[in-house]
Amino acid sequence: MEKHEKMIDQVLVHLFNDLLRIEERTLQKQCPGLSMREIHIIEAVCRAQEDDNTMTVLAATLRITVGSLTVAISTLIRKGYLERRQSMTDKRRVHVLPLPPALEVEQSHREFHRRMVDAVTHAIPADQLDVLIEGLRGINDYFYGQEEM
Amino acid sequence: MEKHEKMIDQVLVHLFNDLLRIEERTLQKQCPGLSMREIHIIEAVCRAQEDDNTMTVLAATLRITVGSLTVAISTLIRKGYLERRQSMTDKRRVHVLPLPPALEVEQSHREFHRRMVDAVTHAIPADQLDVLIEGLRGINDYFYGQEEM
DNA sequence: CAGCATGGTTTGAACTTCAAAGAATCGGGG
DNA sequence: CCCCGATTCTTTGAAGTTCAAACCATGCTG
Repeated sequence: MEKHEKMIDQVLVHLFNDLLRIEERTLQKQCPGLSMREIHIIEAVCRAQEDDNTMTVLAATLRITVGSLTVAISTLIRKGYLERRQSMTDKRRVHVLPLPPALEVEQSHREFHRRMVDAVTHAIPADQLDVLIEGLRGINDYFYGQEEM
Repeated sequence: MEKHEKMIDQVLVHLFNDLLRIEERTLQKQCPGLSMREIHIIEAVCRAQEDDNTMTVLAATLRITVGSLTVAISTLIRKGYLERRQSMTDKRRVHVLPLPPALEVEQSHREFHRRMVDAVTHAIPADQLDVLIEGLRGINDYFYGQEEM
């Protein structure tokens, strides 16, 4: 690999090895008693559009099976973060809704993302953000092309 | 958030939500019967310097406990990827060494990283790689500053 | 209304991880 | 030299996560 390329690899490896861990540590400091999985479930519930908060849709978003989600949601309800509500129009459907503690967690999560973006925008001049975005999008697009989606 | 900033956040979220999953799918196609955790353990063993391949050092690298690593290494030995060797100078120490199948797995892993870097270098002009690197390094540095390392 | 499809839940097994306890070895002070 | 605390690793039991498969309830269609 060239020098540039080795540098890119190193930075990406660091990011993908460490950033999730740092996110985990940061968020769990503010949300004691919640696993990272649970925080992401709360995030998905809070961000789901009206009527996209059913079990099947949420499970697809989180890329886990509906059965797994049922288990996880049940414990989050027991912990007081979420609630279930049966759909009136189709009684098979279950809508999952956030309670106030879940909204707080989501707020912390948003804050984390904001600081992550700040880190980028402070690292490079504003007029060169486009280059960065193209690079990141290049990674994204390339790997989405890899899998048949 | 500004338009630029929202864009950065979206791309990063996609990356961190999806790239690990794509890596998992890609690698497991070539390494059937290995979990992602196991692939990363094999990676760590292959990349460890002479004398840095002891249980304690490997566990620190992988950020899991030594007990967890013992379990994982035992199954990888049973599957024929690794072997244990007691240190001669200090019989408490155990060195973990890769067998040929492990080296193949590591080769696939390197290949994946090479293609990831290709995706970046093809997405942006060569003379603007520096901007991208600075942006990525900005994220890195910022979050390493967050935790006291 | 019979029967298939759809949306969720329950359950049992496999895996991962950790903390704690246990076993072997090292190394230094008496 | 010997004992004892420190180090290195393994074992074990409990908790958490995930999935597939079986199950239940409801919707829809012929």
